[in-house]
Amino acid sequence: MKLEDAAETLAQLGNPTRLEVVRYLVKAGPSGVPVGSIQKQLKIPASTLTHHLKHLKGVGLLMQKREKTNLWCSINFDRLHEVSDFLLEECCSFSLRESDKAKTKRDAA
Amino acid sequence: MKLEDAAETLAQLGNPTRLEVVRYLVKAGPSGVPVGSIQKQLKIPASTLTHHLKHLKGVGLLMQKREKTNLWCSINFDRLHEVSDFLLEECCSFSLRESDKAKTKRDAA
DNA sequence: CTATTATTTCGATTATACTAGAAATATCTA
DNA sequence: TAGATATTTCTAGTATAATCGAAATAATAG
Repeated sequence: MKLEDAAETLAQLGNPTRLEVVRYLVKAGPSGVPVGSIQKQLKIPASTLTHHLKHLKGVGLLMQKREKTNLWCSINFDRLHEVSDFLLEECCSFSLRESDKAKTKRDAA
Repeated sequence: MKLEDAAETLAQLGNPTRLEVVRYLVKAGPSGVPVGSIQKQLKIPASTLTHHLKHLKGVGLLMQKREKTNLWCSINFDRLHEVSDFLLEECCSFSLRESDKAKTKRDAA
């Protein structure tokens, strides 16, 4: 992942409203939820929500698929992992999470 | 980590110049580097750099310590992990990275 | 104390983002 | 086709952020 793309993606995740949407979609899982459900659950005005969804889609974090009158939204988990991996790239030799420490210990054994 | 804090931290990481600084500091490791080295290496005007470092420090991603005339900067790796963990929270049951898949396979065996 | 190097503050310019109401459009059902 | 529901576009106000030169300050060495 290129630095510019990572930065752009992180910037989109850096808005509280959008991050709330992302969290909601992550919890919803791969099947996703309709735009209207997000709107009602998180109480975000429709036009504001559309605006944010466009941003998320723009950086590839959001996938959409129409079914009848509803537009179903789901998170692109791979994309989320990519950006997370970018952040931790080259830093794991310096600082390991507990889970990774355990893994390393196992590997060494 | 609270959503607002995560969003604020991600927003700071979402600026290309700052992300470049972060990447540089990650590569530099825990010992860190002086402000001036960052400035020369990444060719960022001093005042611009100071401005960005203030932002990174503000969200706890940057640690600084003075030694003689130099101000040494280093990344707060724990903080970086926290924000990364926030992103992936609750999503690992749906989508696993290859490394985690291998881990799960091992654990099951 | 003076000179030197390192870093920050100030100030001004410029650009971009967030928000949301109202109106428009799209998609389906009866 | 008419009516209902879902979503988007338009528009505009408001706020916040990025950039960097010049001047100011801080820290040290001689």
